[in-house]
Amino acid sequence: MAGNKIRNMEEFASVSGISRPTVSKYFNDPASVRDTTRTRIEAALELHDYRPNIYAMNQNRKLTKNVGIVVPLLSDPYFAEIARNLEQRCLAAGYRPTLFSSHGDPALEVEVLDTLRSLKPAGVLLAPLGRASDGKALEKFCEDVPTLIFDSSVDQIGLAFVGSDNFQFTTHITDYLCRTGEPPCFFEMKTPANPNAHRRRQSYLRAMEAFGHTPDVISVEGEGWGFEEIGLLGGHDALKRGRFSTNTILCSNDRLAIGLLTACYEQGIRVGRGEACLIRVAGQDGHPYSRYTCPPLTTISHNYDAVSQTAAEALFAAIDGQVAAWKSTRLEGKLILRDSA
Amino acid sequence: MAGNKIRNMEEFASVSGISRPTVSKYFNDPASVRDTTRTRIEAALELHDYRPNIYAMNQNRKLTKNVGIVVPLLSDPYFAEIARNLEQRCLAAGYRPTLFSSHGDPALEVEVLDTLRSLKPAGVLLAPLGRASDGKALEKFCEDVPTLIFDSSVDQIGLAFVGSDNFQFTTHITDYLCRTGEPPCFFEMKTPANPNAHRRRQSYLRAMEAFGHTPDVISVEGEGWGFEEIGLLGGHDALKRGRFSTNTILCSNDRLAIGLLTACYEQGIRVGRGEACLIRVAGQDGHPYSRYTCPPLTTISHNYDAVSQTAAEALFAAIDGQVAAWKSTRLEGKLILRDSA
DNA sequence: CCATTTAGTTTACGCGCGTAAATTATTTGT
DNA sequence: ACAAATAATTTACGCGCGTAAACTAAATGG
Repeated sequence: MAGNKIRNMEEFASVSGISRPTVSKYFNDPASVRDTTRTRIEAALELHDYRPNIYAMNQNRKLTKNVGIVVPLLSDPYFAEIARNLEQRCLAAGYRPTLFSSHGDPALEVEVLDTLRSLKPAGVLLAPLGRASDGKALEKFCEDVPTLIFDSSVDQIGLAFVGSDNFQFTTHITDYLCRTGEPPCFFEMKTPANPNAHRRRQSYLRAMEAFGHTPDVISVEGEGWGFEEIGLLGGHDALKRGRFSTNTILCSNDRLAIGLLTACYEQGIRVGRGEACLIRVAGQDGHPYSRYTCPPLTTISHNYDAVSQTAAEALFAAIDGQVAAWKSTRLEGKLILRDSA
Repeated sequence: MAGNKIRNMEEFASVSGISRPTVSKYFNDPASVRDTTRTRIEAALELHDYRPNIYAMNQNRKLTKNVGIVVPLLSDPYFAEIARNLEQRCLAAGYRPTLFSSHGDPALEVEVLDTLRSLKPAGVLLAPLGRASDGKALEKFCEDVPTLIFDSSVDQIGLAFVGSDNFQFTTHITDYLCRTGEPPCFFEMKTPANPNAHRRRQSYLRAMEAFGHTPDVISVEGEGWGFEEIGLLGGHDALKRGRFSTNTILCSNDRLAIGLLTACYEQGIRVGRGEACLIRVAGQDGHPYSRYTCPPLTTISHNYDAVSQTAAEALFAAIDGQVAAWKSTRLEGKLILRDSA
C-alpha cells in the first residue's frame, strides 16, 4: 500500500526477495509456486502494491487470461443479467472478462468479433444475434478462437452450445394453459430475430396437436429488437381486428408480452385469471421485468444460473485443454405462475 | 483480405513499400502521413489484412486509445442505453471503449477502477454508485486518470460533471401535476443509492412551497438497487395504510414508479387521468420501459443524446490537451405526457 | 543419511512496437 | 528554379514481460 513506487517486475522481485522468473510464474498461476514462496510474494504485494503490466504480459503469452462475453443486446435486461452472471464466473475462475454487445446489428457483431480477435482471448462466450448473424464470419471466428455459443444456436459451430430447451418451455406452458382454461393461441413476430422463436412456434403447434386442439398463430409485423413496441403495435392491431381466436394468448417471449399487455390496457381489456378478466396472457423467458407488469406476467423462466454455470464451466474446461466433442445442452425452464394467466 | 499472413509491422511495412516508423505513425494517426503514403498503406491493408498487436502498441505508449465506461448497474436499461450511446461516440472518435458495471456494489466499483487503471486508459466516463461509493478511492482514481463524471455527481472530482438538472426535472413535473389536478405527494426511498434522489426531494419541497401547497414525502424502506421491488413493497404498504395524502403521486424515479404501479394494480386501484381513475402516478427519468407500463407512465426524461454527447466531447477535449476548469453541466429534461398522470 | 524429485536462480534472448536522431527525399512557395 | 519546409527513411534502442536452458538449493522418501 505504501512505499516507493515499483516500476516493473524486476524491481518488485528484488524487494520481495524472489527472482523475477519465479515472480512471473506466480502471476501466471499463484498455485504454481511453493507455499513459502507465495507467502513471501504476497507479503511484498501488501507492502508495495505492484501490478504487472498487462500489455507486456499479454504480448508474449500465446494465450491471455481474457474472456470475451458477447450478447446481442445489452439493453435487454435478460441479456444484461446473464452477462453479469457470466462475468462473475469468469472473475471467480481467474479470467478477465470483457463485455460486448452487438446492439442488434449484424455488422456490429462482426466488428465485435474482430475486436475480440485482436484481444487474443483464451475463450469467448457468444450469444449470437441469430438469424441476422453473418454465419460465415461466426464460423471463421470459432475456428480461430475457442468459442462457446449460448442462448441461441447457429449450426454446430464453436466448442458447444448451452441454452434453454425451447421445446420443453413451450410444451410445458402450453400444457399449463390448456389445463387451466381455453387452449392458447400463439403471439409472435413474423420475422423473429432469434432462432429460438422458430422452435417455440413449432413446439406450440406440436403441443396443441398432441393435446387435441386447433392451433392458431398470430404473426405480427416488425423488424429489429424493439420487441415491446412490436408487441404493442401488433397487439393493438390484432385486438382491433378480433384476431385472437381464444381468450388465452401465449407470447413467443416476455418482451412481446409486455407490449401486448400495454395494448390490452390501452384498449380497456382486463387481463388475468379472475372473473372480470377477458383474456389471459403468458410469456416465455422469465424476464427480469415480468414480475412488474400489470398484471404480473405468468411465464416460463430460463434457469439463468444453470445456463451460465454450464456455459462457463464448459468453456473453462476447453481452455484447460479438456477436449470434448461438440455438444448441445438445453436446460429446462421453470413455470412461474402469476396473475396474468 | 487474401495473401500470406503478415506477422508484424515490419513485414507489413515491407509489403506496403513504406518504412516501419512511418507505418507506425499511420496507425497512430492516419492523418499524420502524406496522402500518397496513406493511400499506399491502405492499399496494402486491403490486400493483406494486418492489424497491429494492441499489446505491443500499448506497452510503450504513454497514453492508449482506450476509454473506460463505468455505470453503476448495467442491468438497468437506463444505464445500458446511455452506455451504448457513449460507446458509439467513443468508437466514432477513434477510441476503444470498454464497458464496466459496478453491479450496485461499492467494492466492485473499486475493483473496476483498479482494473481500469491497469488498462492505462486515455480517459474514463464514470457514473458513480453515489452515496455508497468509496469517495477517497474515486478521488484518487480521478487524480491518476482523466475522468469525466456523469449521471450522478460526487463532489468536484474529475474533469467535469455532466448530468441532468434534477431541480428542473422535479420542479417542472411538479408544476405540471399541480396545474392539472391535485398537488402531488412524493414517493421515494428512505435511503436512496443515488444523490440525485436527494436533489429531487429538495426540489419537490421547494416547488410545493413556491406553489403554495403542503408537501408530503413518503419514504419507503429498502436497500440496494432493486428499485422496482422496493416500489412494489413500499407501495403496497403505503396504500394499505392510507399513507398517500393526495390522489397524485410523484415518484423519485421511474423504476420506483413501475413497482408502485404494480402495487396499485394488485390492489385494484385504477391509475390514470380518466374519470374512473383513483390516483395519478408520475415518474422521473424517461426510463426505456416507461412507455410499456399500465398505464403508460408520465415522466420527465433525461436528454440521453445531449448528456452523452456533452460528456463524450468534454472528455475527448480534455484528452486532446484542452485544459478547462472543473465544470458542472446539468441539462434539462423533457416532460413526456402519457396516461398515468 | 543420501539419492531423487521439485522448486528457485541466473543468464539470456526475443516479442512487436514506440520513438528519437540523423539523414535523405519530396513537396512548397516565390 | 532554388531555398525552405515538410515528410519519409535508416538506424538504433528500450519497454516489461514470457520463457528456455543450465545450474543450484530445498524438500521428500525410504
